[in-house]
Amino acid sequence: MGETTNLAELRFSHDRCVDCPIRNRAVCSYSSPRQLAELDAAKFYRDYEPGQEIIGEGEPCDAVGSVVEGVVALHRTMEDGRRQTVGLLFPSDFVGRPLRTVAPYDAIALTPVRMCLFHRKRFEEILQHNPSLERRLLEMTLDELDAARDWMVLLGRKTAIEKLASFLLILAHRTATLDNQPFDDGIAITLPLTREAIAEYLGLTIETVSRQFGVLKRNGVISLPDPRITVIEDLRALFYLAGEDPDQEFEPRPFRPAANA
Amino acid sequence: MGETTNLAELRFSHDRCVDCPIRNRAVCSYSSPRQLAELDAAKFYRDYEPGQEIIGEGEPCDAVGSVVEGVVALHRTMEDGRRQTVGLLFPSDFVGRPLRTVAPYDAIALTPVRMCLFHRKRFEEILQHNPSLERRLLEMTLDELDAARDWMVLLGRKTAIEKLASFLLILAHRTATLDNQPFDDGIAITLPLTREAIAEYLGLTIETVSRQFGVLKRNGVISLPDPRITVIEDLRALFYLAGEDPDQEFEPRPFRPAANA
DNA sequence: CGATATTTTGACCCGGCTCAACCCAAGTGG
DNA sequence: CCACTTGGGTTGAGCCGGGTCAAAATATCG
Repeated sequence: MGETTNLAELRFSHDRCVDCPIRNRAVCSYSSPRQLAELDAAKFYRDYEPGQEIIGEGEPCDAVGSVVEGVVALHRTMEDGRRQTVGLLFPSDFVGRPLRTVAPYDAIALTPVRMCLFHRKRFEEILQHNPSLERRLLEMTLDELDAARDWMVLLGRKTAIEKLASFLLILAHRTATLDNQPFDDGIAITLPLTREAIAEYLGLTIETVSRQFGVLKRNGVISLPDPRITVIEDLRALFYLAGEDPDQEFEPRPFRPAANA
Repeated sequence: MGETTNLAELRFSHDRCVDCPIRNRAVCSYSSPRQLAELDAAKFYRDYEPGQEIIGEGEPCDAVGSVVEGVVALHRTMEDGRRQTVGLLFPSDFVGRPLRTVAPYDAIALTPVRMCLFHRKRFEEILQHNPSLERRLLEMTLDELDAARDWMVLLGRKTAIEKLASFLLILAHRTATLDNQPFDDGIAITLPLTREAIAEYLGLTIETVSRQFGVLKRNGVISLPDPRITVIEDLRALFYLAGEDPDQEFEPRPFRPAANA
């Protein structure tokens, strides 16, 4: 696990909040320059390697903050070890449970991750006299709630192939908007997750995930130049398989660029 | 559907916010008397019969508010009709999506329901200059998010019997605390849902729900004096079956599955 | 009472899980 | 340079939990 090259690259790539890459999407996006100064003084960065725990389920949660770089998974684990990923967090998403001392789930870095953190108590203090911060946090939490409920439909009602198709669709949409390319055939998704992580997110087993990748590939819906790279060959087919309607505009809630309204 | 007796009983049972039965748990619970007066002036009550739609999925959502009496289900429906209940709301819970014009799911009354409503625009105005209201809404939304994520574990990882046991456990706990009785054997739950509504909540079919009720009954974990009334006979067994931690370890007993063959 | 809705039960089937082997790329050490 | 390990991924055989379809039993209500 001596994978530090990636981390080194992004370490200290910026320092002050005004230069922050997630400045206008994160929880601080409504904050005025003056308010930002307060956050600037209280924040600290921390980097994590893949597999490293950021917050532990059931442990006292003393830090909250935003993902600056990388992908974070939230999971809940049952006593017998069955695990379900209950959230995937990307840059600008908020991690941690303000207004509660114990974390209800754990947060694990899936890729090299940089977090912008606050001590929870300190963050709550700032929250008290920063309506714009609180407003933004409310907005983001409402969006997360919508996303969680969408995911409940997937977990409770969709078949394996529909689950995988829905998942790829979301990642494809995310990749397209981030890279500012059309949401169309040919998108190449670099999966930030192993088959195991995908299975935990979709409520399936690794074997089933792998088999469904096979089905999609065999039908020319995707191609897999590498197990971690998926190319969308037929977006409409993917929509169809996901049980979504390709003709109505697609707004996947999990990764909606949050600063809209 | 002429079930109006119940509604009549609670109609105009109170009028002013200070007399409200959910006064100290709902979104308004942090509001001062002065702030409450503003809410008091803006609110209006509305009653719904079982099966009636309170908010429609995809429709413009022009009202938000709190459940005063009854039980409300939120669902999302797929194009082919598969439906998943994504939330069950009880008195004091908040319904509707502030800060968004279109409802992401629909809300249906399962029992006779009385709502305390606000026009969404008006509510958002009040929210602007009422930090205590916004704070409470944030708190409640965070709690809802935690609950939704818990439910994702149930939907993604639990077996049918675990799902039903978990569900009954939640209702039992709710009933016990509301009636102020010990959370122990003997609790009688009056199910506010049909088998179909339960199935939609648990991500199962009605037949499977019914069969699992049978399994629990046959093993003496519950008794069913009436299909809509469940008496918990063995709470520890229910904990065990739910795959939850009853805090103490439970001795696994031989468990007899459905006695076919 | 009949009539309709809800619940239960039965028989059968299939999608996804389990268990097990195998593949393949990237280390690692001799 | 090759043998060995290790971790992720794929594939196959078989089974079983829960879905489907059908019918009977029971509640609810006019």
